[in-house]
Amino acid sequence: MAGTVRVRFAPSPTGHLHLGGARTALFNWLYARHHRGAFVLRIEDTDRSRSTEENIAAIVEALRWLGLDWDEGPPAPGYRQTERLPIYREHAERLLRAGRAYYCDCPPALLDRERKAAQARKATFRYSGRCRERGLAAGALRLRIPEEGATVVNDLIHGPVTFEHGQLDDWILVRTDGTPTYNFCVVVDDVTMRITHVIRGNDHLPNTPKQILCYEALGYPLPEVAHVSMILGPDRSRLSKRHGATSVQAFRDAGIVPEAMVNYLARLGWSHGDQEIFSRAELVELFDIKDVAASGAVFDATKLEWLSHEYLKSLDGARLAALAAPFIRAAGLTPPADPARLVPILDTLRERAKTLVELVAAGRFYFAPPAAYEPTAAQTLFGPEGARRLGLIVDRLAALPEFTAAALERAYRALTAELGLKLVDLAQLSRLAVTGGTASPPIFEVLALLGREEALARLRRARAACGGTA
RNA sequence: GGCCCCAUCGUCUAGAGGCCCAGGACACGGCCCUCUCAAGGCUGAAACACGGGUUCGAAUCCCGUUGGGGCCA
Repeated sequence: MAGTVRVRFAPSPTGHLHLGGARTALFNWLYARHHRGAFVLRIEDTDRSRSTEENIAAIVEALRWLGLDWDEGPPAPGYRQTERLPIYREHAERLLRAGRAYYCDCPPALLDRERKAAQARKATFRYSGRCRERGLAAGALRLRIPEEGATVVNDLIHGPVTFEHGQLDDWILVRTDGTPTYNFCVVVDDVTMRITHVIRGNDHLPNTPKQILCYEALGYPLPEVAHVSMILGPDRSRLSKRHGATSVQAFRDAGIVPEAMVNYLARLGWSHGDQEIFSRAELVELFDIKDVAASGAVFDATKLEWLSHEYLKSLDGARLAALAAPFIRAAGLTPPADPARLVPILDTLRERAKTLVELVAAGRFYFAPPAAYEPTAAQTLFGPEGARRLGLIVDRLAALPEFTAAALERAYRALTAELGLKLVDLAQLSRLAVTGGTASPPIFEVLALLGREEALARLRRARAACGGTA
């Protein structure tokens, strides 16, 4: 149908995908999906010296991890600026022929002097327009902009923003060496890709009037524009490496659940009443640019972890197992081949971890016997009395007809009563013996999940260790 | 320096003139539950940057100040 929404995300592959870019990509994606339009991925690799194939691959991978699929873009050809040079040239020539652009051969030194002079007058530097009417045939190509008036950017988030032409100048479209400038490429790309809504970072707002003037010179209709605020660090300056991890991959590697990352990014600057947790489907249904905040937002890793925790708690078993398995392997452990065995294990862990990395750390004893016993606990629990009690426990558990959490709890409570102890006395003793630490999921469930054979082996080994620490 | 953007609890935000002596969430404190750690329940502290207007009435509208950020260098 006509008027179909077409949006784009246009990262420059000079580094990994960072949080700000990820959020911009997400907002574009949500807008496209909400309107059943197209999401285009375009690689702005004109800065050849800093653009690399590795970075492109990393960005693509990060977008996939976030589940942001694109309808048009790499690996199909034609979505990288370096492949589009003829298109820029063609548009430049058109502007030149139409008299909307002209060549300028002012030497850099002269421009520099003028810039300094303007600075000294506390005025905006504007190109003097010396070459405007000289009819040169070579040099840098400049866009001829109106002397008078103003250009109003009707931003979907900020409302109308006015820029006086007196503050703008005849900016350079194509450099003397023939390379097109960033602002020119963006206009030509957006126009030729028939982008209807430009949703991008706030840092591009000052470029927008220049681009609008270029659209007009080219005779193309203007797209809608929306400038999303920056993501800030704790000091409220734009988030950057010096604030810590900012690449999407870093959070993936730290074990943040991807659904949580998407939810967090969406809620950073966008809101829907008091709701905090949104499924992807809800996001697609509810997202609207008009609900995006105009002010900057400080990135809060703690809240992201809380969300990750929430997702860990509610994810379905199969999905959690699929997410956790790589992290178990990365820790040098071997997950059970049968997911039917892994899921109940993860069920005891999921509410105890904020990330997949923590999840594995909290449950490493499920996959390997304790390499050591927590020293201060061992000091108090693993004495002669501890050895005696472990012996009694081993006897009881060996004789249990059914090795289930419920049966284990009954056996422990009975033994506790007989010995005149509190449940905690035997529970902590067993916990240390079986997990090596003093904190774990409920001990009866742990024992049951480990299975009789493994549980008894660990209890016996602990009993043997009691002598050594006394 | 010029231009542009922004301004509600520490943080993310609700709030589109009376419903607000400002609601939710994270984090933080207390209590309860409890085999540990969590989870959960209850609960506490915590904000409309400032100054002028407009209006019967302003967190909400206008102007200015201050502060922060961005772009251009």
